[in-house]
Amino acid sequence: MVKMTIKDVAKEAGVSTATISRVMNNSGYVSEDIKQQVLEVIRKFNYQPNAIARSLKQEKSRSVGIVLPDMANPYFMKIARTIQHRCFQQGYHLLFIDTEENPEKEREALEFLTEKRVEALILAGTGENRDQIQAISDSGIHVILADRRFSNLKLDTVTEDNIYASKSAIEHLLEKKHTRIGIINGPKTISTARERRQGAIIGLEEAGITPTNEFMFEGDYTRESGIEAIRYFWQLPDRPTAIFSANNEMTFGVYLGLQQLGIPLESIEVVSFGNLEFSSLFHHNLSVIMQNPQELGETIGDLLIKRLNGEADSVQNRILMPHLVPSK
Amino acid sequence: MVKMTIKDVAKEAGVSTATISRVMNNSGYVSEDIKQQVLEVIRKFNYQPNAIARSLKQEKSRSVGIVLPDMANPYFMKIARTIQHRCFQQGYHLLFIDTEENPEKEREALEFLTEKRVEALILAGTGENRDQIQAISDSGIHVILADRRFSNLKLDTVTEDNIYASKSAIEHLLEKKHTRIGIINGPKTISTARERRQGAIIGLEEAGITPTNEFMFEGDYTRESGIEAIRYFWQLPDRPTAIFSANNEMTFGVYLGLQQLGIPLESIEVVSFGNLEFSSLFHHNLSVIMQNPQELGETIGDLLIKRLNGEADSVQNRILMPHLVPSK
DNA sequence: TTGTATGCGTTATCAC
DNA sequence: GTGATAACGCATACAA
Repeated sequence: MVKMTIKDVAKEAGVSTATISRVMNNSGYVSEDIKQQVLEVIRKFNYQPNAIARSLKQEKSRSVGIVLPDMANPYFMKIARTIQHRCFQQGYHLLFIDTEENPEKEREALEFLTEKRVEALILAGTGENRDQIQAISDSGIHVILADRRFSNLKLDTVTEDNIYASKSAIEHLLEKKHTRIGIINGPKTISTARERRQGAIIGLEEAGITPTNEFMFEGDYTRESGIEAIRYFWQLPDRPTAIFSANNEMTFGVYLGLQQLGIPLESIEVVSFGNLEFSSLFHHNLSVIMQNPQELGETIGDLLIKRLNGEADSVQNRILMPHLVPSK
Repeated sequence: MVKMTIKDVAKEAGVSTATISRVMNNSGYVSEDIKQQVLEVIRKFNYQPNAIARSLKQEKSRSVGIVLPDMANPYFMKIARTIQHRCFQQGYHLLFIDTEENPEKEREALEFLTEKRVEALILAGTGENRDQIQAISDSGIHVILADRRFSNLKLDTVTEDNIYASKSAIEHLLEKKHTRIGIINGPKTISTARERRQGAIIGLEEAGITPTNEFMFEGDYTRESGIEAIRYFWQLPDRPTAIFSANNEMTFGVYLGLQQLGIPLESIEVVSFGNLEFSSLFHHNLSVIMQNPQELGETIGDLLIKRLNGEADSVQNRILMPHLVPSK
C-alpha cells in the first residue's frame, strides 16, 4: 500500500542509502556486484524514488508552468502539446493553467506556479499582471512569452509577424475589389490584437482608404463576439462586403452569425487570422492566414530546453511568419 | 534572486518558524499582534512557501495525473479542461500526458506519474498496461477510468453508453432506408471501439440484416484512417450508401476522403459518434451522436474530489447517455 | 569503493 | 501562545 523508501531498499540490500542513490543515479563508484544486487532489490520491490524529495534536495522542481488563455482553442492546444512532448522527453512536466482570458485567474495562476517552484514559465497572457511577470523573471524563473508579447519587457518571446500578415490579408481583399471591409479585432490589451489591427489599418491606408470606426468591431477573441460582430455589421445601412477576423474563434462566430441571419455563408468573402480545422472542407470564400502552432511549440520547446540547461544567451525574440492561403 | 524561506521570515519577524507556519496555515493559536507583524513581513518580502517542501512533509503531492490518448482532440481537451478547473479550485494541479494511443508511451507516463506521487490518476487508456494500472490502484492511488474502461478491473469509471448510442445510430440510418452501411470502427483494444462496434452489429441484426466483414473497416481513431476507410469502401463493387464512423476524427477523415475522391460531401449520409466542431455549419447529411465531454469532466471532477477527500464509497461506475442529433 | 551524516523547506509534536 | 526540534525521502560532502 505505502511506497517503499530508499531506506527500506538499503536495509533490504544490506547497504547504505548512499549506495542505493548512487545506483539509481549512476553517479559515483559502486562495484558491479553490489550494483546488481541493489538493482535486483529495486526490481523485486518495484522501488520508485520519490520525485518530490528529490526535487526538494536538488532544489529543482523539474516542472514548467504554461499559462494559456484558452485550452479549448486548437491553436493553443497544439502549441501546448508540442511543448509537452519535448518536456516529457527531458523529464520535465508541464503545469497547465487555462485563464480563460481572465486577468485575475491569471494572477492566481502565476502565484500558484511560483509556489510550485516551476523552473520556467511559458505564458500567452491576458496583457495584465505585467509587474508580477517581471518579478517572476527577476526571481530567476525563465519566462518565455508565447504568441503574445509585452512591450518594454526584456523577456524571451516567440511570436508571429501579425502586422505583416494582417496587412497581406487586407491586400488580398483589396485585390478582390473589396473596399468595404469589416474588421473584427481582439481586445486591445492583447498584443496580437493590437498588431493585427495595426496591420489591417496599414493595409487600408497604403491603398488610399481611410479606415472608419464604423467598420471596426472590437471583439474579445471568442466565438460569441464573432456572432455579435456580424449582427452589428448587418444592421449598418452600408454593410461590408468582406470580413477580416483577427482570430479563428471569431471567424467561427462569423459563420454562426451569418447562419443565424440566414445569409449564405459563401456570399461573403472572409479572411481569418488563424485556421479553422475544417477550412479545407469548406468551399466558401474563406481565406486563411495559416499560423503554425506546431512550429511555434517547437521553437518554444527548443528555447525552453536551452534555458533550463542554463545555456546562457541574451534575450531571444523569435518571430515566425504566417502565410495566407487564399480561398478556392 | 533566490527565494526566501520560512527561516528567513522567522528571523526577520523575530519569531520562530513554527509561528510563521501557524500564521500561513491559520492553524493553532497565535496572538493577533504577532500575526499582524508576521503578515507584514510576509507581504513586505513577498514570501511564498515552498510547495515542494510542504508536499514532502505532508506526504501529499496535491497533484493528479491525467493520461489521454490525444490532446488535440477537442473531445478529450474539453474533458481535461473541465477537470483542470475543478482541481485548480481545490489547490490541486494536473499533470497531463498525451500518449498518442501508444501503449509504450502510456507505460512510461504511468511510471513518471507514480514517481511524481500523484494522488490520483485519470486515464483514458490505450487498453494495454492493465497490470500496471491495477498495481497503481492497489498502491493507494485513486484511479478513475475516463471514457474507456477495462473489463474485470474494479476501478471507478465514468463512461458513456456506447452500445445503446451506436445501436440508435444504425437504427437512424435504417429508418432512412439505408441498408448498405459502411461501419468504421476503432481499434479492438479500446473498449469504446468494441462497444460501438457491438452496438452497430446489434442494430443491424435486430433489423434482420447480417453484418458483413466487407462493410466493416477497422480504423485507429485517426483522421487518416477515416480517409483510408473511404478509399476502401469506394473500391468495393457494391459501395455503401451510408457511413457510421465510430469517432469524430475518423468522421473528419471520411469527409477528407470523399473530397479527395471528388465525391460531393452531401451525397452520402453519415452518422458520427462524437461531434465535429463545425457540424452546425454543415448542411450535409451528417447526423451526430453528441457526446458531452463537459458533463463527463464534471462527473469525473466530482468523483475525483470525493476520492481525494477520502469520502469512501464503493467503486463507482457512472454511465452518461449520449444522444443522436439527426441531420438537417 | 562504501558508509555516515547533514540539510533541502516545511509541518507537527512536544515542551515550556 | 510560543519555540525547539524531529521528520518527510533523498542526494551529497566528507570520512573511512
